[in-house]
Amino acid sequence: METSDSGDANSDKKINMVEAEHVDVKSPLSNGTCRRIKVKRVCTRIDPSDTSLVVKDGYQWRKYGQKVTRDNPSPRAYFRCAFAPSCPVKKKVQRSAEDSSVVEATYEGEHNHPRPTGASELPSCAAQGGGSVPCSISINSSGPTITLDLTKNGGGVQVVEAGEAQPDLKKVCREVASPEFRAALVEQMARALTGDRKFTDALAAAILRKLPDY
DNA sequence: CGCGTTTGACCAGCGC
DNA sequence: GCGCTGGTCAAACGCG
Repeated sequence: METSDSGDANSDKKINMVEAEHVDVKSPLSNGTCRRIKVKRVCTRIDPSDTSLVVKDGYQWRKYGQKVTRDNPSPRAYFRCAFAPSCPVKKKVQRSAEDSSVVEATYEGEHNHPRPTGASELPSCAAQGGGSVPCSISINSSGPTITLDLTKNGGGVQVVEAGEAQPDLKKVCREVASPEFRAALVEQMARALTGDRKFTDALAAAILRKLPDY
């Protein structure tokens, strides 16, 4: 699904958890029409002492600004894709107000170029190609498809897919889309993943598999 | 010297 | 209309 092509994987920092969320938003154009741009939020757990606000995801980013926002004392960093000057993708990175060890990266738009060479090898559960442990949530608010890749407490994986928006699923969709549910889900996933030895072991194994043989 | 980062200034959108 | 806030620009600065 989308997680593979946008594939923004987190990589070589001290990452314990990755959570992704897709949201399509309408971007008003000058001619009065609305264009859908893809906004994806990725929460990444890093070392609290790491103040760089750099979330490596396989792409090259150029920082063009930093701002302290009202709702969060931590500065928000603004990045543009530096790999392709014409690439419209922007990234905002801000440390979570609740948990300083978590940074939230917000991706706006989609890359119009392939991932830089070697970057696709970066291990991540958000990069489905190399991820043996899916942990991403994809919520397509504009379409019928919901895919939840949830890592359960027991280390197992529960996948719920809705090809069509049936009545019950619509209800579920509304519930899932609610901020309360999302917040609780994020918190639960964070606890489950970071506290799950199997997950960390599997992630480490996946990283090792992806490393070139020297 | 070139490139990337930092940071203050500026601008646009929105609410009152 | 004004003030606040988020987002962007661009000059200054640092590093390799």
